[in-house]
Amino acid sequence: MDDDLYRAIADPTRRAILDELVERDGQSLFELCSRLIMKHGISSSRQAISQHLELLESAGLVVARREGRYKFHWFNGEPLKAITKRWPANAKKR
Amino acid sequence: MDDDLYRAIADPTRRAILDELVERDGQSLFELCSRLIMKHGISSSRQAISQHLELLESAGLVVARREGRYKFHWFNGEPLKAITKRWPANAKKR
DNA sequence: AGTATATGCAAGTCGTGGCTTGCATGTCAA
DNA sequence: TTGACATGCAAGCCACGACTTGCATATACT
Repeated sequence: MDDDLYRAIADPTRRAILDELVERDGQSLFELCSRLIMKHGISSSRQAISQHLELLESAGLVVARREGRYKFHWFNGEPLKAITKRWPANAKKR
Repeated sequence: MDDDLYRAIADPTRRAILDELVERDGQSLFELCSRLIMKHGISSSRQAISQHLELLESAGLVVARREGRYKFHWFNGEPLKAITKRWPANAKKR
């Protein structure tokens, strides 16, 4: 079902990518890589980040568009609604 | 950080356990096992479900209490708040 | 054209997660 | 106490996921 969604946010690197995109939307792959190293202490290769982004895209959490030789990425939090819709996040009534 | 939370909901069997507990709170391990098989088509062993429950407990999504030879489990959705608090789930303003 | 830049593709390695198996512990009922 | 029931513990297996490596493609710049 929305298996991709839960898999996508299961990895700490991918969560950091989402954090980065929320803070600064529309980054390219290279931009993301360097910023992840700088601010999040992540030292993965470019290919690793690229693979993470593919997963995030298939989960709908990231929208990407190719422009020239760059590929820019935007955050999309809409799929996250499914989580709180599925389980009540509020405290139970006693 | 709240790494346990994301790992906990990454597995489809654990998500089904949460679904079951939301629908019928306070089940024992055996109760859970049989209902997971019946209604969710899950055919894991008792030990597998038990291990899943341990993970869900450490994530705070399930609260358990031992009574006699039974151990009962309750759902707690409060940790899920961290997800929507971390990333904006609503559509972006354009 | 040629070179540098930005990204994509594919195969291989390695660790971890989910599951099983077997046995141990603990509780109730006769 | 003995046996049945409910759960816990620990080691091992196996597949999948994260990552790397090497090469390919594509776009810009001079």
